[in-house]
Amino acid sequence: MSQEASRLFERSFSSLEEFADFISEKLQAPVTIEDSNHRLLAYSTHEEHTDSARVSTIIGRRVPEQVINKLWREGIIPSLHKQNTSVKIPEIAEIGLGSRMAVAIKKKQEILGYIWVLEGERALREDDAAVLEVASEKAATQLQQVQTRNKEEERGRQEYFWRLLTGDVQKEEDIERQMREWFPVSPRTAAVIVLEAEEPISESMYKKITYLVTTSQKVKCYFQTRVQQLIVMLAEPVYPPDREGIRWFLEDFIVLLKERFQIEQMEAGTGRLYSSLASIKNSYEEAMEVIHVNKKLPAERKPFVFYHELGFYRYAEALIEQKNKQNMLHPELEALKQYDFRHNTELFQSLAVFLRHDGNMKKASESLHIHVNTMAYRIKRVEEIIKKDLKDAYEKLSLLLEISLDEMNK
Amino acid sequence: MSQEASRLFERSFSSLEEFADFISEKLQAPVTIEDSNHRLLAYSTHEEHTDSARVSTIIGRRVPEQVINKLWREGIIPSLHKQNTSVKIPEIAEIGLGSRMAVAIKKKQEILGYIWVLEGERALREDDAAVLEVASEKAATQLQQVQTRNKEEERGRQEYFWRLLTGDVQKEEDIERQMREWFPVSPRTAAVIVLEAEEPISESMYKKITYLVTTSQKVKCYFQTRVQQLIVMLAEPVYPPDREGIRWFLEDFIVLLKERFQIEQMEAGTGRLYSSLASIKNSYEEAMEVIHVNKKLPAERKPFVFYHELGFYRYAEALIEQKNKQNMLHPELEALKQYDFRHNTELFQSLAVFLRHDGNMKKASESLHIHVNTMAYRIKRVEEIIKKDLKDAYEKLSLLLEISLDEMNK
DNA sequence: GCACCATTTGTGAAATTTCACAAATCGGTG
DNA sequence: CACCGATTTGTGAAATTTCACAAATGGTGC
Repeated sequence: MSQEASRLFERSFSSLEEFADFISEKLQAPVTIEDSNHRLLAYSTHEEHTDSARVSTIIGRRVPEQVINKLWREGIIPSLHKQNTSVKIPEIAEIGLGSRMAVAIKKKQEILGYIWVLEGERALREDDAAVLEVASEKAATQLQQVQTRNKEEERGRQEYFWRLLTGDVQKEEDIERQMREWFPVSPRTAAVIVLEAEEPISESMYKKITYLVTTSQKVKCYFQTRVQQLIVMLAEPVYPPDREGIRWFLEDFIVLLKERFQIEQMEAGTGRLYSSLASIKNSYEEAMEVIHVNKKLPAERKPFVFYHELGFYRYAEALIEQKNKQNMLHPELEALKQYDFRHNTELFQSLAVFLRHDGNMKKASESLHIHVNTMAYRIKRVEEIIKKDLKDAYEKLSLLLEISLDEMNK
Repeated sequence: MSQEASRLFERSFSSLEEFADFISEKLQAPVTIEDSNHRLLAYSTHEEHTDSARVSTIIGRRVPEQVINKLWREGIIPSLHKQNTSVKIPEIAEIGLGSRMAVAIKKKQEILGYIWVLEGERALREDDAAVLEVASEKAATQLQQVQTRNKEEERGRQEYFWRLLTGDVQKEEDIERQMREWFPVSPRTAAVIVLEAEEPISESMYKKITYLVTTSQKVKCYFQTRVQQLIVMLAEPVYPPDREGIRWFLEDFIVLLKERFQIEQMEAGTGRLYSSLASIKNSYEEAMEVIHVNKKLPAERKPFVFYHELGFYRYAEALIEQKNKQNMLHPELEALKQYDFRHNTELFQSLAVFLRHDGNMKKASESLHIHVNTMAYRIKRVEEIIKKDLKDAYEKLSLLLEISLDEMNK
């Protein structure tokens, strides 16, 4: 049977479309071919019933995000990755997916793409599976050609991206022209997102990340590159088409990295959204700054996503530098620590918590699991020791700043 | 009579003490000779009744501060400066000053010192005044010699002071050795005080300032120098012997400058108190930083005296630099200003006042003379526009910082 | 053990803040 | 001029904070 099937494909196809139509003809069912990131490569035009998942895929030229998510959660994509045979997929009405059969297109275990066959009136049988598997092998050689072409182009894009990131290209119109060559439309607004892993990013990890980025429909990623443990991308928020799009994307992203690939510990930072492409350099530097701040932040504070969220932390670097230059310990705070040490008390921490809770005794005391009056007493004590009025906004600002810098400076 | 008197002094005196004794002998009254800064130069040892002001002057080797103050307020010193004749001074029991006669020692209207004659049992007469005036002329030549010697020494000190200020001398023991040559004791702790006038400091102004510094007994001034519009001094707080001594001194100083010499507009800044003389450079830089900050502070904020009071303003320079480098206007605050502009409202100012009053609605509203609820309404509005939670300590810190920097950056 | 001091906790009244609601005001618009 | 929405002010009850006082706890030195 397999032999019979393999003979079927002993011809050449002028295009992937023709190839899709050919399979469709043989199996009497609609066929869709995707690349490794679930972007549509070709689909059969066989007049046949089609489910809504397939329609959306064709319309959007990519598999809808929630379909991909579902296929992962159901274990379908993992099993396509694991085995070289085709997989039968029962109907999943929830996402408009009719029952179908699928196979991964692989080259030495590397995923190049997928072929999907929708089960129409005719039930797909055991021998249809064999046909599909042979088709997958045939497709591999075809896709590889496409891939090498893409790789060439990708290299050019990456280089250009670095030039943008470093500010080597400045003229807005030059950039616009170049962008039009590669993309149907330029991003309206875009921000640089930087991801930082704990160790240099391997080829396989990079693929996985690319997969997640490409399949996300919260953002559209124009450029993407990596260097050492960094991944840098230029993303336009799509859904919703503002900052939140990026936030949602990153939230998903971190979860999915862990869920699907068991990758934890990845810092992320995003620069501001710019509408001018000449500002990519700024956005990049801002994203890096976010990561820099996050890395210094104490564990209990949840990391920042956006540069504009940094607040005073935007100045952290300059402040810490200045502080170290003067190398002066804050005399009052030092006195407080001294006191704590000698009297076995926790006034410093109490002050810090008090300030972090905006001087709200109740919340501060709750956070430390102590009585409100205890908190009040301690704060009064602190005021005596450091000889400062803790109701004065500037004193509070100065102290909280000092304490926050201290936290970072370790 | 004047001729007769002048013949009296046609001899030479081996020392100022001998000179004082001589006058005392002639007038049958105790005599005290002071330099232009009311430091004791010589006093007669004639056995005679003496008032408490004279006793303290001799014991302290300088006229007590409150005596000087009183003599100024009573118009006695000004009249000594104005006229070349001697002045009769009635008793001022309040400060233990018996009635006396005095004359200024001058050289071309420049004050070199003073001669005081205490009125004992014998009432001082018209012809005694003439004797005193001739004595003053004779003293002038004597004092001038002392002064030129002092000037030599002073030049050496000033040069050394600059070396200390610039950190040119570093070794603590070298400094100690040099200090012992000039002063009976080194300061226990000392701080650099810098004064900055609006225009370069003239010789006469410098003299006046030196006068105030020297006669103040709140601090002991070890070094003093000037350059352009700056006066720099190294002062040890004496009464009280901590920071407050310097604060009191400066408070007095500013008042007296205005009261006695009609000099207004003088910025002052003080570095930290150090016990090591090698840290003078630090203290100097800190003092300059205080002045720098004060100059940028909005008028309604009262200027800082000490470096350690600066709080976050210590970082102002680094912050402003960083801010200008990024040259990014705070997007939320800009949006708020925009809103104000378009709707003819005062939300930005309301926010600023609110933050400066540490989020206290009542005080903030009072300060703006509006109803509390209006304030609350505005703040709610602000929260909507800038999309930030104004109960979050870090948001408040960031905003107040940003606003304060804005104020300074104009 | 006891006295002493700093610290913590408990209690309740007084002061202050917050909040919802309504009425008044104001600027611009059709 | 009436109307609309945004803003301001007024009112009072509910919630929260502050404060004074007292009692309990705990460690230290004699």
